[in-house]
This record gives sequence, C-alpha cells and structure tokens, in this order.
Amino acid sequence: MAMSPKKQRGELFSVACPSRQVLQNVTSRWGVLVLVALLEGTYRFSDLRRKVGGVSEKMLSQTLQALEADGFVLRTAHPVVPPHVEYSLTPMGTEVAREVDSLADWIEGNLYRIMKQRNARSAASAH
Amino acid sequence: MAMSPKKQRGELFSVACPSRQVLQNVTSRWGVLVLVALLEGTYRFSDLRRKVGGVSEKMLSQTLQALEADGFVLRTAHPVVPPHVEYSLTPMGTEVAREVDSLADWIEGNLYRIMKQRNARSAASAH
DNA sequence: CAGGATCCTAAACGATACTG
DNA sequence: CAGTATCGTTTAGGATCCTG
Repeated sequence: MAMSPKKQRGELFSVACPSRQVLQNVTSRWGVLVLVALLEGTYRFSDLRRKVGGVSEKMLSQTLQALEADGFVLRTAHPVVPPHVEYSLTPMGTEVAREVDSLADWIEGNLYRIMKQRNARSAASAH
Repeated sequence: MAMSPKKQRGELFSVACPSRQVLQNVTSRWGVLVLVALLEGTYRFSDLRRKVGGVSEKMLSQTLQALEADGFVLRTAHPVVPPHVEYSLTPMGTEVAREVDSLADWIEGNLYRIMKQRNARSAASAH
C-alpha cells in the first residue's frame, strides 16, 4: 500500500487539545508502568502496588482513577469483607497498553546503546 | 504461530532501573511533542517553540538537553551571528520517536471513543 | 537568535494516619 | 484490603530579564 508522504497530525500541538490530557495520563510516571503491568493480567490493588516498584498508595490510586476515567482500566469490586477489588484492562485499554508496552520494550532493548551514548557525552563536560 | 505466553519484562518495574529515567525523558510532557515534531524534520529553536504550542523557553531548552543527553536529538550550532542552531533526530532518536508517534497517533485516532467513554462515566458521579 | 540565570507558583509526590 | 485525608517536601513549570 502507498504510504502517505505527509501524515497530517491533528491538534496534538495545539495548547488546548484534549489529546494532551489523555497522553499525560497514559505516559505519566506511574501510568506507563500500570498499563504495562495490567497487560499481564488482572491485579488486586496491593499486588499491583508490590508489582510496580516504588509507587505509593496515593499515586497508585490516583493513577488508576485517571486511567479508569479514560476508559482504559476496569475496576471490579467484589462486595465482601475484607474488600476485594480487581483491576484489569478494558479492550480499549489493551490497545493503548500495547502501544505503551512497545515503547517500553524499545527502551529496555536499547538501554545499553543509550547508556553508552550518554556516557560518551557526559565525559566531555564534567560539570 | 506460537506466541510466547510469558514475555519476561526486565527491570522496568524495579525502582532503580535506568530505563525509568529514559522513559521519563521520552514521555515527559514536552518530550513527546518535541520528538513527534522532529520526526517531520529539522527545526530551529524558535520554530520548534512555535510549533509546540505552550512550551516555555526554559522547558524547551531543558527538554532538548535531556533528549540530547540520551542520544536522541542532535544539536547543530552554526557559528554565525546571530546564532543559528538546528535540532534534529539521531538515528536512534528516530526509532524512539516512531514509537512515541505511534502512541500519539493511536490516541488522536481514538479520541472520540475515549471522550465518549469519559462522559459516560462522569455522568454517574456528578461531583 | 539561542538560551542561561533568577525567582516564584503550582502541581506532583511521598509518608503517615485513619476509615469502611 | 482498599482505599481517603492530611500534611510537608520536592519537582515541574512559567515569566522575566539578561547576554554572547
């Protein structure tokens, strides 16, 4: 198929574009990790917290709520005591998560190349 | 086709993993937009600033330096007066930028779906 | 023109304590 | 267990002024 030579990018560069907020939620510090983690399957809150190293309760909760509001994450609460809540990806969430995962994958796969590049440069200007 | 049932993700979930910093630079608020913009070609500082709506001089400068340190952006300064500096992607930068672009593309392409989902949910809890 | 230096505000983040 | 509330700290981010 013929690829379009000039893909017309929409409103992403515009200050008020709603894409930016969604992009922020998805690419936020913890958003990325949560999406990638949920790609593996369903997690409970505490398990997810253990899985994603370094995240606080507050931030995990906040991140999950943002992703849920965007329709990427499904929150399923079982009415038992003690509470049992499960988080998983919606079909739409799975799609974004795959994109994010692909990016994360690239970075992990090229970390060595990147770090080499980085050291080569920082050697020139030793603060 | 036999797909691997369990892709082993590396250290991304570990608190101290260097991938996280790179990921942050690439997925930062302005990092994303700069990478996508540079995918179109070379830009001068001011042009890039105009292109990326809403970015301040300071943040653009900071973002470019981070991406340059990671080896994603090439800074070319022509020794003339007034100064003429051009920014472009390195081969490695082009690779990440494509990943980021793909993600941004997905979001823009699905914005309508996302926004519908969002409104459906926020209607349930008014405030 | 390209950006560094400075100052200041707002937001993100984390730790702890507490509740249904 | 799964969070919310509160508080204090840190970082991001923006506005302005200044220089090579």
